[in-house]
Amino acid sequence: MATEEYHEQRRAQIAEAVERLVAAGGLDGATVARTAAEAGVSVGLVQHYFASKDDMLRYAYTRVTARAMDRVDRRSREIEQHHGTIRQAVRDGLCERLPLDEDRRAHWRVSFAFAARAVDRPDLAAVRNETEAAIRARLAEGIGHGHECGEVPEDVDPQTSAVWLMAAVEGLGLHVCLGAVPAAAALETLERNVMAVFPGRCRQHD
Amino acid sequence: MATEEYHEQRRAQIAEAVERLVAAGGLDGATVARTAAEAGVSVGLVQHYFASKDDMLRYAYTRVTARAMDRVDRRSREIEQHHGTIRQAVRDGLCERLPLDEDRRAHWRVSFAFAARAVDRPDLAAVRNETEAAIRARLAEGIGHGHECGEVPEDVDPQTSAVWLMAAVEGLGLHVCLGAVPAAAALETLERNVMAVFPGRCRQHD
DNA sequence: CGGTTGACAATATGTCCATATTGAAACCAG
DNA sequence: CTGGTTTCAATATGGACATATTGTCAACCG
Repeated sequence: MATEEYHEQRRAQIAEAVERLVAAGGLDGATVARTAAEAGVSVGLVQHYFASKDDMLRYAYTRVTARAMDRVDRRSREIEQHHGTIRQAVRDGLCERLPLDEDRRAHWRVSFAFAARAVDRPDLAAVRNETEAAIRARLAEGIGHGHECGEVPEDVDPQTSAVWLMAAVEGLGLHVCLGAVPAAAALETLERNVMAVFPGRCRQHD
Repeated sequence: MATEEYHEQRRAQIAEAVERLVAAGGLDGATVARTAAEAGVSVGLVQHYFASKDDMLRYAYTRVTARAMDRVDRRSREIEQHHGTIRQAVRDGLCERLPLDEDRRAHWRVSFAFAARAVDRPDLAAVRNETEAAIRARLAEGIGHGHECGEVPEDVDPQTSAVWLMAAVEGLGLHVCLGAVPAAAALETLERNVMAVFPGRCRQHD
């Protein structure tokens, strides 16, 4: 039905306003009234599409996590199409999650603001964990393939390494955003440590 | 002067109340009124000791970071006194920062709640970065010593590794608190990766 | 011993917020 | 044309909050 699509657009419009406000001033900045104003609609319309503020935020968060997944997906597919190594795909996929430019920095801030609240809110944690688990599984899969083609030593456990890499990237992002670590240093650290997991050369490449 | 000491106690009393409230319900849970009630004092008294709510929170945060530093300090000093390896000191020092039991979990939640807000607030970021830099420097120093006594291979850069380890522990803590990674898995991952930095055996031990 | 000052309590003020309510268009069914 | 339903806007309500103001009481001091 076309009306359902229209509704979806409205919700997206509101969710985008939420993202902009969160990027600017954290989750506290996204009040219902301000969101309505930012989206150019009335408070009543927001209420019409979301039963409560929590609903609105949760919906916005699902969009944010979906975008994060898309970013990683697109990047690793690009590498695949250019016949790159798994190491390249992993490195670039993980780099995509670091706040290295203004665009990724904004996305990172939004994503992190939600993550911070998720510590106290199981429903938000569920939204996050689902996507995060998918990305981590993809990563572990990549490392497993690295075993087969010789990029990764056999004693590297895919699961454990995936957990470790995901956690480190998360922490690096925070440190960069807090100004505790320069972006360049974070990038270098990440590359060096991905290299540690993928020291070998793929047998199918020259 | 004894009165200054008295004042310090009052501030500590209030800061402790803030910590309890933040542990229970995030930074939003710590309103001035609730903090006063939790500390068993009046709102007026809180205002008397802190010029603003931000002041109060910043003070509480400095105490939290100081405790984090103390924990690491105490732990590594313990190892030192028992003539343990640097690897043991580093491992235990980093473990201390993971939310593995209720006590550390509470402390981690408080610390993280502040860190999340610090993303938008340079003054809180400064409080955090100072302590964090000190801990990271200590860690890098330990890795450097590992070079000398043979625990750490020469091609491991102390600075880069310290940044990486700190970031990974930060991320692991978040994943554990969100329920994305079981505490046991986080611990195993951490131990395995500390082992990767310190594969060698200290020449001064049997 | 009267007054000044520091340490607090109680209350007042005004802002901001989530949500409920009311109502008005537009659209559709009969 | 009519009555109902969907979709939205405007406003009302009530609570929570940070902070200012005022009041109180004791100690210290000249």
